[in-house]
Amino acid sequence: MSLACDTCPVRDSAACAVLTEEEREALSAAGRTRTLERGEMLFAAGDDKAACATLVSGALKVCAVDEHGNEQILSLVHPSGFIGELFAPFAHHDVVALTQSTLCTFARADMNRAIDDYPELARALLRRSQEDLLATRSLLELTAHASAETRLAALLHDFAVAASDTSCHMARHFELPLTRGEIANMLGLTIETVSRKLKELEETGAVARKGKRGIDVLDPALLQALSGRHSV
Amino acid sequence: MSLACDTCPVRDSAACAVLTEEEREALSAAGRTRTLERGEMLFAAGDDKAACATLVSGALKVCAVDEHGNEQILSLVHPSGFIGELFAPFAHHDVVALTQSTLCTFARADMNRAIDDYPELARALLRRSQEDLLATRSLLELTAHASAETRLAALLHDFAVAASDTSCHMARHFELPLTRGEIANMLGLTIETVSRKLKELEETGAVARKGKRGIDVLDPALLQALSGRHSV
DNA sequence: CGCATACTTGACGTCATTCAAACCGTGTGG
DNA sequence: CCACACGGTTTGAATGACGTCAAGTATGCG
Repeated sequence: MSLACDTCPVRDSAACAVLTEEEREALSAAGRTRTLERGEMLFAAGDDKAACATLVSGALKVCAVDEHGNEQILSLVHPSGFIGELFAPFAHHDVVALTQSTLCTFARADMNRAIDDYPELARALLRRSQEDLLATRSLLELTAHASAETRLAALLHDFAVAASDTSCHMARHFELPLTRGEIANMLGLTIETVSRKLKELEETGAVARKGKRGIDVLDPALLQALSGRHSV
Repeated sequence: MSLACDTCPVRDSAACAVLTEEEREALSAAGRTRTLERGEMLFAAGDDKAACATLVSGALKVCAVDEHGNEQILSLVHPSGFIGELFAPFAHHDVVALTQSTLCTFARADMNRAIDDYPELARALLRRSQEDLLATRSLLELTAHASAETRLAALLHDFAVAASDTSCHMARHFELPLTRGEIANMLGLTIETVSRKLKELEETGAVARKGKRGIDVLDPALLQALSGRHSV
């Protein structure tokens, strides 16, 4: 399937938003849209022909795989996010869909060419890369020193902010895009600990669970305090 | 002091290596060299006029500062590394010299202008940013799941590789650029644990301590096995 | 010499993991 | 319709790794 930039929901927020209409047209000729079901892999660590992609809808996880085959979630990708190591000879990490997702993919060579042709694009990707770096460092800060409760509260806080439209306040309700196992894995905890701490957060009145995946934020200020996050 | 690119030790490896002679000349007019003593700060989190810089010699640390004033080391910067958040309105982290260091600094506005003028530079910075991202994710992987012993072994392993010239084998001896406190902080441990685990690594015969900061690698294979790092 | 800073060492406590079992919603087959 | 199995989840009890607290030992510097 070729691209349909006209109706693309992230046409104003993705990296390609910096291009002019004609440039976008030219770039789109090299791209393909692709859809992934939950659990499907975009590419695996070690792939030498891993594509680049902009996420249009859904959610992805980026995972490291250690020698025993255990996964470790390093990053989540949300719509308008960019995936792809333009300069590495092969992919360092797995990229897997968390929900049904649609992406706009490009061969690495094509994307490299586009960067040469459209300097604005390089700038946009640099910006995105630095944002990724900040997000990863923020997760690092969390896992290095914080208690299990703080880590979980911070994750819920971030999801609540991500689920709201304005990004300066929390949504009062959202659905977890991750299983308990994925949460545990991402925070460097075990499933059991996540389960217990979630129960504690519920008992303190910060949140309420609605089914297995639904979360109601009952006390945003408390959740934020527990999360150790400063300003929203 | 203005720049002396002719004699710059990282002129072939830093981001500016992609520029032509004339371009480098033009850019150097906007930059200044600066030297920092151990402990001196390049800029602090929150600075709105934080500079960008290429590290010429020495070593830097990038630290997050939490609400209680505790520092957490997020990244180390080695010569030819680039520092600076080009797009954020203010710095998110402190940047501090670990040893006497010399840098080549630019005002953010000048660096932004240079990116526009020299597309190759944007590409080079993008590459560096993605490398930073990989390094940070590797640290994240370590702190999330690994035991204290594994974390420490991995850090020693990385330093040993960094200290060797070829980067595909370990140096047999190197000096730790970090104090115990800084190591602990970076790995999400306490000073006491670092001290104890270092003693254990010595007892297993992987390394020997030479003075407070010196490390002899006695058994590179053992160190690598303990570190959980795959290929060198 | 005296003090400061960095590091080491030991005893004890705590929090998260581990191991084990039960629970729940969903789909499948009898 | 019920029995059953299965994946994801919850809960409990015991263990253990790391942190905390508190001394004690270099090393360096005024």
